[in-house]
Amino acid sequence: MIKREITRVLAERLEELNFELDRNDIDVEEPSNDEFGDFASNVALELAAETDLSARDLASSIVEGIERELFSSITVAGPGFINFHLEKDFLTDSLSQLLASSDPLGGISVDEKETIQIEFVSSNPTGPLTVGHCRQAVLGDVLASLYRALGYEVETEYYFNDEGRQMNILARTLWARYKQALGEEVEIPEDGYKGEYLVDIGEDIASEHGSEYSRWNDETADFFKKIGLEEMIGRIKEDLDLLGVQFDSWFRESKLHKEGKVEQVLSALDERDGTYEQGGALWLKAEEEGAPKDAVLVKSNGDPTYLLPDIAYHLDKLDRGYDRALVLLGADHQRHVENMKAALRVLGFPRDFYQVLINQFVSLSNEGEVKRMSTREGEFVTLKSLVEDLGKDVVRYFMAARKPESHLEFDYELAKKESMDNPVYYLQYAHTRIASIFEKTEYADLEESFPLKEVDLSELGKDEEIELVKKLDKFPEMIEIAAGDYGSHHLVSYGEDLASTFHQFYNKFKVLTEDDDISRARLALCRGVQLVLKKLLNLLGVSAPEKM
RNA sequence: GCGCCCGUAGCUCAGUGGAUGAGAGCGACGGAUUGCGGAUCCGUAGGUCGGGGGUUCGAAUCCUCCCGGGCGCACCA
Repeated sequence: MIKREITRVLAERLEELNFELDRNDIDVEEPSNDEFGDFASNVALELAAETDLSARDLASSIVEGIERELFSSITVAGPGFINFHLEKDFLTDSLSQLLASSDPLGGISVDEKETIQIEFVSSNPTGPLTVGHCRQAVLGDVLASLYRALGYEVETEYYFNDEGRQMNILARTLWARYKQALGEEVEIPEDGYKGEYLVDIGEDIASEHGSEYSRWNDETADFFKKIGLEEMIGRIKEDLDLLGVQFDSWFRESKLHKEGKVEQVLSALDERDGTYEQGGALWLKAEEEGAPKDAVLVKSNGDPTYLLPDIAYHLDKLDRGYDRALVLLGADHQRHVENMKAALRVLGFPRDFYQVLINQFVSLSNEGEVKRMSTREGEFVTLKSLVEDLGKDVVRYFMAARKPESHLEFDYELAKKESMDNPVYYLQYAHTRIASIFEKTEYADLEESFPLKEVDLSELGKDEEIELVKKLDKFPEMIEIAAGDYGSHHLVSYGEDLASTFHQFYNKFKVLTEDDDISRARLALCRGVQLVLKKLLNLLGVSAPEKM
């Protein structure tokens, strides 16, 4: 990472001048205008106020003491910017390192091996996953890959409620479908799940068990609850599988009750004076801890609300020893998050343990029409139909492409196009083109006689070539940024940018030329692009095809 | 009414806690191929960065007010 190296050089020089500052405070940027060098820094402008010098004079004195061997020139410009023009070798060295290690991440990793648990989707098993869950599934899955790539110990988990009111409603609804399958005129319960998805399960039960469960009693309820749960969870897993998302762990809420975790949390909150009783209900003093209002933990009928077991769940996460618990939630859970934070503060959780990534909703646009979704009313576009229609690669790419806090408008028409209009193929095509070149060169032979990692890269010097080298060098930094702000969209932006630069290069220059030295240098460059593109697509969970 | 998020080109969106011409893709218009895959490339048109104020040497970016949109403000999850 060249930027890191320049920052280091600058930091050393500033130390010589007796400035005290953190290396992270030193800002090294790539100027938008390349007249201003390959990299530039504004430190002099920032530090001038601490000195008697003008920013320009300070910049000059900083520049004077910097060793020149890496740079073709260092200049002071404008109000006091320091512009670095790099020796070409400095740039191509980063490519050499990439080829030598075959590691696009340049060996970056976290200092301490931190364990992070990522909980996402966690939709209750009362209906099929929809496009909204789809966004979260992709986001969570990409983040997990990202953190693994950075050396974290990562565990992904899906949390679901396997008993309680919703399960009862599911059982009642399923029973109604079963009765309908037996030819009886039965209405779906008022608050039941009206979608069609329970119909065939009801039919299956009817054909297997006949009229065995024609009466609603405890035994029937248990049976339909159990089978409904199994069926729905099974389908959810199948759907996620279609998307290429697998969870390390599935966590049932009932486990918390069985193990007394809920009780434990309740008494812990109580001990710390975090609760009170009012109107027959038990309240959390959330307002004292920064939430807008207090929240109910146990309803006056004795049932816990959603909040209480979730607190218990996070106590369980803490007990399991994770350093960090990241939870992905939809925008409608904002209030819940405030209550959770308040509760965990009462319980004295480590400050940064509970981390939440709120993602905004997805709307599906098709010829200008925007659809809303409701599981309860049975109106939705399912994850399954989306993936079956468009394929895993396209769906994942589109879902990962926007920053989580922005609404995602899923352009169905564009996603459907299997042509150059679709940005997924743009990236994949770049990868394919490179694969195709290597096929042509009978690469195996060439690699044997002239290992690419030993190729003389001084032949690289065209603007497009240098541009590519710089972009490859930037990959690890981009990954750190993406992990740092939980944003899969950085991968997409970077990928499109890299692919674009590659296509320009490819269009303008031939890789395989009469001149063997040039050919080898360009092949080495292509290998670098290939490594990075493959890694990138891999992190996104999108395939990197050799042929399309 | 209060809180969170969003508002950048006709459309969909990038722009890593400031600085040195405001970007990409799609759409529109016009071009490029007897040579490594044209699923590509090049060019043109298109923007008061929602609006006003403020901080600063400098603001799409920070502060504030206003406007518009999404979500939330349950003894639902």
